[in-house]
Amino acid sequence: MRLTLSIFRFNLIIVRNSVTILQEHGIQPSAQRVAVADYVLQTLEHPSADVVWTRVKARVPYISRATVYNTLNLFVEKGLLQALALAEDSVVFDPKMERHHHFVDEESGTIHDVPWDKVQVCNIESLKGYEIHDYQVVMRGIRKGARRKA
Amino acid sequence: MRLTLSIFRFNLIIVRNSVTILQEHGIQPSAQRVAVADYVLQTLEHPSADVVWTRVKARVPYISRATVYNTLNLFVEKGLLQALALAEDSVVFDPKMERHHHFVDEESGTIHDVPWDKVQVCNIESLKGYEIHDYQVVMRGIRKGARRKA
DNA sequence: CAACTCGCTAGACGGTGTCCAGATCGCGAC
DNA sequence: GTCGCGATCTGGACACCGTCTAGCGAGTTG
Repeated sequence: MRLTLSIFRFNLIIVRNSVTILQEHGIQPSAQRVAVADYVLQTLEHPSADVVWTRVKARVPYISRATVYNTLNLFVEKGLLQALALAEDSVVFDPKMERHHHFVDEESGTIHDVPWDKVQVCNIESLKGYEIHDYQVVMRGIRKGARRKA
Repeated sequence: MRLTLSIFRFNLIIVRNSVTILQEHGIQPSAQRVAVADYVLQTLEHPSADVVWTRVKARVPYISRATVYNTLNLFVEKGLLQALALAEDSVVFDPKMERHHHFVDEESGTIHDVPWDKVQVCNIESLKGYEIHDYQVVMRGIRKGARRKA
C-alpha cells in the first residue's frame, strides 16, 4: 500500500517534471509527448528513434511511429535533445545538452559521454576561414574493464 | 594532335597509378575497380556511395550499383579509404588516410579536411577506462569567405 | 572440354526516416 | 452542450540507403 502510494507519487513527480520542461520550451504537453519525454530525457543509452519507439510503446502501446519521429525532431528543434550522427547505421539522441565529447565502443556500438573538461582542444580559435559554432572530440576504441556506467 | 596525345598519356598515367595502387593493396584491378579508384582516390568532395556511383557511371555507364558499394567497402577494408559517418543522411568516403580532423559546413553539408597539426587535443591519454584506437575533432559551422577549396 | 573461382549485374529485400490524408483531441465561443 | 477550428496523432505509403542473392560470364586449371 505504502509502496504503491510511493510509486504512484514517484510517477506523478516524473510526469510533472516532463510536463514542466515541455512547457518551459514552448511545447504543448500532449500525452504522447510526455511519454516520449519521460523516457528520452532521462536515458543514458543514446537511443535511435526506433529504440525510443520501442521503449515508449512498452508503456503507452497506442503511440505511432510517426509521432515518435515527429516528437524527437521537435525536441531537437526546441533544444531539449541533441541528434548525433556518430554510428554508421542511424541517428541517435542525447538529452545531455551541455557540451561534451563522445566515445564510441567499436565492439558494441554503444556511445558514452565524455565530460567536456576531461579533454582539451587547443588552437581551434586560430583556424582561419571557418566560423565554428560547435565542436567535439569523437573517440573510437574499446571500453576497458567490466564496470557499466548505466 | 599533341593535345590529344597529351591527354591520352595523362589518362594512361592515371590508370596506371590506380592499377598500381590496387595491386599494392592486394586488390585485383578489374575495369570497374579501376574506374572507381580513378575517381574516389583523387576526389576532395567526400562523396557518398551513390555520388560515387553517379560520377563513375558518367565515364563507365555499364557499372552496377552493387559493384560500387562492394568496391567501396573493399577499399575501406584494404585501407585505401576511410568511411565517415558525420552527416545525418549517409556515410561518405575520404581517400585521405593520414589522421586529420573534419569541419562540416552546416549550410551546404559539405565536409572539409582539417590538417592534424592545426588543432591539438590534450589529456586524451589520461582518460581512464577507454582504450582509444582513433580520435578526431569534428567541427560544425559555416565557411567564411567565398574561396573554394576544390 | 569440364569444373572451378572470381567478379559483375540486376533485382529483391530490410531498415530508416519522411510525407500525407484522414481521424481525433482540446479548447474557446456561443 | 455543441459548434468550429487549429493542433496533434495515426497508419500507411513512399523514398532512400545499404546489403544480399541468384545467375551470368570470363579466365584458369586439370
